[in-house]
Amino acid sequence: MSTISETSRGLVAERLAEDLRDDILSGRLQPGARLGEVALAERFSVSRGPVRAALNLLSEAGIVTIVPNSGARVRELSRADARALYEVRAALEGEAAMLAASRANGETAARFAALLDQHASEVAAHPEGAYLQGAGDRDFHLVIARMAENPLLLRYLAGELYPQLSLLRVKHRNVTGRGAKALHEHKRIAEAIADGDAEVAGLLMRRHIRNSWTALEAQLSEHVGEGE
Amino acid sequence: MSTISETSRGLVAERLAEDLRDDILSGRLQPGARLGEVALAERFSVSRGPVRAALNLLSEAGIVTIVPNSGARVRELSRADARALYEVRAALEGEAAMLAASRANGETAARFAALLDQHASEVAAHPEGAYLQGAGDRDFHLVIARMAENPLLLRYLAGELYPQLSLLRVKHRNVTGRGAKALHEHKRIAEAIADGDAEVAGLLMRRHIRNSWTALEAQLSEHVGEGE
DNA sequence: GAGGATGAAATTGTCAACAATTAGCGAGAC
DNA sequence: GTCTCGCTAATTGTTGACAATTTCATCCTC
Repeated sequence: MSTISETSRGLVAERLAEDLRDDILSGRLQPGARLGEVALAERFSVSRGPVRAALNLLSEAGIVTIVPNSGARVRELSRADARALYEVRAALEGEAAMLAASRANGETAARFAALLDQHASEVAAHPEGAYLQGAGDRDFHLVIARMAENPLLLRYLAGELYPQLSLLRVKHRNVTGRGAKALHEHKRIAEAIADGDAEVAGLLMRRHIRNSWTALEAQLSEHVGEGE
Repeated sequence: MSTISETSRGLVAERLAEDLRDDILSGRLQPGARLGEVALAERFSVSRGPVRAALNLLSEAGIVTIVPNSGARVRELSRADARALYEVRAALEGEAAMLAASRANGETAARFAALLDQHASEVAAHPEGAYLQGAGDRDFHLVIARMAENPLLLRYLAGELYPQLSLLRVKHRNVTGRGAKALHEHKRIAEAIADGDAEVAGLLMRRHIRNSWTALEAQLSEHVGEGE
């Protein structure tokens, strides 16, 4: 059962990290699962050196916790972790929206319109709210993060916060059906960005993230007691 | 010349990272300096394994750049990097100020008053503006970051952004004498936090960081052409 | 029977040697 | 004289073995 990628370019450690990330975010490796170095090493037919490097990479992304002299495990996010995540996300995505607005040009409005039209059809096809967890929502936020033209901001969002959000949804699958509402909020944010209105774009984005957190928190409260 | 710490607790890699961080942030190792693994290994009398781990740690903190198959160097921050840094910092510290305000209690005002009184005397002792680069400014922002009670936010600020800011000041020593003005802004921010006024605290903090960036950018423009 | 101390197995941390890639240098051809 | 090709030296990437720490099970004591 060799799950190793066929791509041979790049460092071995990076391929391992890629494969492990897929396993974790797809739910094959559940939160709390032990990631023994020797087990991973013989599974991928490499030495423990690259395995350690890969685990460090995933630890940076926040989806693996390493405790010294004890080992690595798939990270389990507590509710406090989730709250902290959404607080930081609100700040960073708000900034991204502001920067995107300041960098908007003539084509921005059309590009957002095309993206959101596609998302609208996805929401129509899955009215029960698949939008929020699917590629649609992530796409929208990623486009804005890239528009900000800030490498550090993009790394934090795409490289750390988004993987952790995906990890959250491994446990609590099918986030509540906020699809239609979220899409509406997306449209307003896109308008503000296309208008070059940084102030409003940032405000709406922060509020949008806060709404998303409120919905998630309500859902977390439903199965109370399960996993601190 | 063994610069290794006397503290024997903890992992070897973490001690190395600590010592190297000191060397970098104190200016003993200047930006762009090569960090060869064998050289570091024999300097600290350890193997290359912990050295690699330590370099990865410092790479996470953003003060070392690692290019595969080529090696590690002390990071050189371009002006674009500095801009990105301050944009992210404004967002995160603004959020920290808002959260701190929401967590303020009866003792908050007194604690800030004591802190800022001490800073005022430091500014008076060094009117040319040592405050901004000294422990004073960093203290103020650290206190707020801790008040936010958000581990992720604290890690980003204290663990990554602040070391990079220190690295910026290694090259361009003695940031402009904004000490008095910065102290005044700090007072207003502290007041808003003590009042529990999250909205104003966040606004003032974002503006404060933006002012700090404007001052730094002006100074960077003076010696133009030196170091892209 | 419950709690704590002891010991063995397993796992992580560290080390030194080997393999592969890269960068620099010099020789040769155009 | 300049450009290109190839070689050498140095450095990083990887490997497998050894050392130290932790954890779990077992046994003894109270």
